Amino acid sequence: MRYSKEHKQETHARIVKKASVRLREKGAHGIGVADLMKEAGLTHGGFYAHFDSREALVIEAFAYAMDRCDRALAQDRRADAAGEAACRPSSMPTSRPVHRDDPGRGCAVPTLGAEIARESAKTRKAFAAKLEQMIDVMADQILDVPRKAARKQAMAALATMMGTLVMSRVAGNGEFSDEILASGREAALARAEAAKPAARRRRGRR
Amino acid sequence: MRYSKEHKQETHARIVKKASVRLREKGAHGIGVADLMKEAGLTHGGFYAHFDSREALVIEAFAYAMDRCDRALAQDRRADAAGEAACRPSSMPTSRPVHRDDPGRGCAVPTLGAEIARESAKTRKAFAAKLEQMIDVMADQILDVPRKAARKQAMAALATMMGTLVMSRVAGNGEFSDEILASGREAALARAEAAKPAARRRRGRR
DNA sequence: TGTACATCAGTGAACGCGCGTTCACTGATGTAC
DNA sequence: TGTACATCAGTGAACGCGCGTTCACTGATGTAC
Repeated sequence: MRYSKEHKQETHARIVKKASVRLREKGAHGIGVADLMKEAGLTHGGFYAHFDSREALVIEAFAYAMDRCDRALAQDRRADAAGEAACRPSSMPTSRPVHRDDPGRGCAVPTLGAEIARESAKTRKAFAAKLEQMIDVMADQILDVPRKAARKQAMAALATMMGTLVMSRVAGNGEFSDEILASGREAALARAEAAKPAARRRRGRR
Repeated sequence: MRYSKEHKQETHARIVKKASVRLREKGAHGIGVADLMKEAGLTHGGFYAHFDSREALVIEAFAYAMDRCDRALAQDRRADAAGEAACRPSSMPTSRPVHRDDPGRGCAVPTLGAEIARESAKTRKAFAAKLEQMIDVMADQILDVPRKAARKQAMAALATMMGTLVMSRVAGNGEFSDEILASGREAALARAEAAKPAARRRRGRR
């Protein structure tokens, strides 16, 4: 072959990566094939050497965004260093305006969730699997509680964060929007606070 | 004029109403002018006698959906009778699968929020105003708490509900999805429960 | 009351632009001999 | 080692479909006289 062995894979990965940013920013229908290729430094014609269709790229890009978010959740502390705005509760209080104002680097659920819900069953299910994985990862961090309850707590926490982000983005980036972000932050903290005593009781003091 | 005085207004309103349902179901870009007109029993050519552009209808339809939701929130008890699935906390425990499975009749925020955030500043601001109105209406129902705190509670409650709906829709309509709905319901109830004692204390017992 | 004309919501064909997709071609590099 | 050929990621023009928008026309009803 004319290019080094991994060349094509690298290009493919670059397209997916850049696309996942732009799609989170502009929505699933907000940007075209030509622009997505230009983003990766290529022309539109080469697109079909990498993907069967635009739809196929969208799915891959969604999956990539979800995986990034999952990993950010799992690697908790390292996430900030990596510069990826994570979905996890601990990131909520700290990285708020950044997360709100830079959807391209943030979690895909608030940005694309509603659109995903309308996609084909196949796409939706792929996304749902990633979402469940995300919930499990988050539930793993909730200790001292039966598994099922931990899952529900994780779901509620994610739901609150997602809703807060969407609402704050609708509100713009002014005072009203900041108030929304603060409400989400406080709700997360209150929930964490409420969970503490029970956890302490079971664990005993260290 | 050839039609009765209110004829045009009625037609206009009918288009907006039907469009608001379909747009909530399919998203802002999910359905075309011709289909939206057919929905109202008309052909596409007449569209521009009523609206300057597709965009203009979308804005009106969004506003209509938000107003419906605001009213449902305000008229709390009458909402169920009207058949409009409301956003309010009390509707959450009861009308859950319906609300999830019939986005066309539900609140516009979970369905269209993410898309709105990407629209022109003008559209976004119009939507933000409706959102703030919704928050105020909900805050009005939270008594015995300073106004600012009530607003924040309302915001957090809305955020949790929105996120729960979006996530549950992504999850489909099976067991996983039901689990998400249940988590949102429980979070709302827990929050209500937590707010009670303080309220009682201030109010005294009746 | 009856007749001629004006109005305008609604019709349906047609236009034209954007965008996803196709295709013939390029040219850099790998392989065969 | 050097030369001829094969490969295929990437190029850019072109295609064609969908959809928003325009436009000439209709025909039912209101108004003028």
